[in-house]
Amino acid sequence: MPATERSTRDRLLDAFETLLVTAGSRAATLDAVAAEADVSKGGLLYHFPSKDELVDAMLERLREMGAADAERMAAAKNGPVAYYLETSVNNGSDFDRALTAAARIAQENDSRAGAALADLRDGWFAVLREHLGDEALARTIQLIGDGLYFDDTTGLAEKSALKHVRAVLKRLDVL
Amino acid sequence: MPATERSTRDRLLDAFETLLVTAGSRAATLDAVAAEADVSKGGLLYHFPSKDELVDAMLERLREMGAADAERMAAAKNGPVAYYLETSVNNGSDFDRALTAAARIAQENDSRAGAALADLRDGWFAVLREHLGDEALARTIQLIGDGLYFDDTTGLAEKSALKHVRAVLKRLDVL
DNA sequence: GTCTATATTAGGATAGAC
DNA sequence: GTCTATCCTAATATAGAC
Repeated sequence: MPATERSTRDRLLDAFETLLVTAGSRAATLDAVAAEADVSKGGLLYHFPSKDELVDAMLERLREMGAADAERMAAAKNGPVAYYLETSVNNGSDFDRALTAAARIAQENDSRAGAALADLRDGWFAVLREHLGDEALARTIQLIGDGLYFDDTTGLAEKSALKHVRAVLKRLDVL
Repeated sequence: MPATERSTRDRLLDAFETLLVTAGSRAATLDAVAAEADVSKGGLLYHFPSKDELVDAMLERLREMGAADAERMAAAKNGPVAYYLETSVNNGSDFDRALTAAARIAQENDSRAGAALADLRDGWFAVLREHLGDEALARTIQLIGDGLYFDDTTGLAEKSALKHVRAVLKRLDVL
């Protein structure tokens, strides 16, 4: 059978995330989301009766992607640390977009988004700590990942950042 | 003479920052800022004829504080690295608040805020690099600071994070 | 399931009194 | 320099046709 087309529902969630990431929460209005997804506002509100339910659905999708990511990280060929750092710099994946979108919502003091992010981070930390057997190192690497991620999503990213991090982690015999 | 009272203008900027930090940019409306500062909306608009000018003034104040901070960092008793890490975790200072407020604005894709943040970071990096004489290490430490900062401002902060970072940096003979 | 039309409230900004 | 009253547009949401 042919590749399944992205459903209207998914396109709406994609559009919401895209707007949150590229223009921030003030710009992610229902009008803008509908326009971005090429759907009428009424169409949007059929799938998500309120903006709150749009957020809920987005976070639900993020949690699913997050669980899959933690598994890939634990099983990564070059090890969890390399995987974690590589995926901390934005690579344009759906997961990245969903994650950044959730962070935007979390900064509006939304407890649902905050909880989703905290759970994701707990999952990554568990893998890092298990692999490294060293809490201080695991936390420090997680902070470096957070820094890479923050810089990316705030337009402050340095091209050479990942290279420099790798060099330092080699000195610590981690990579 | 008696301690100078905070001017209405400054109280309005304080209120704007507070709302941005605690509730996000969607909540930082002119109405809310005026109420937080206990001033009427008309009063606010006398000092800042538009929201754009409110942002400009906030960034201007941030830049002044930032220049002073870089000087303190360069001259810090325990060295720039310790100073930088300590001030990367939120300590409730006016400077912290202004910085986080600017980051909120930057995420709405505002180039002025982005430029202000980038300039601040360049200043810190220059001090770190000069002190350490090692670009990779300086970048890595800056990323750790960004991670500490991001976690703080997203409600993800771990109490023990700074302690763990110090332990790892000792292994690298930095602290 | 998707659309148009419309109601309702919130946000940004102006005018003018004090 | 600060206030109240008001205007205009944008944002969320509802109703009902197709």
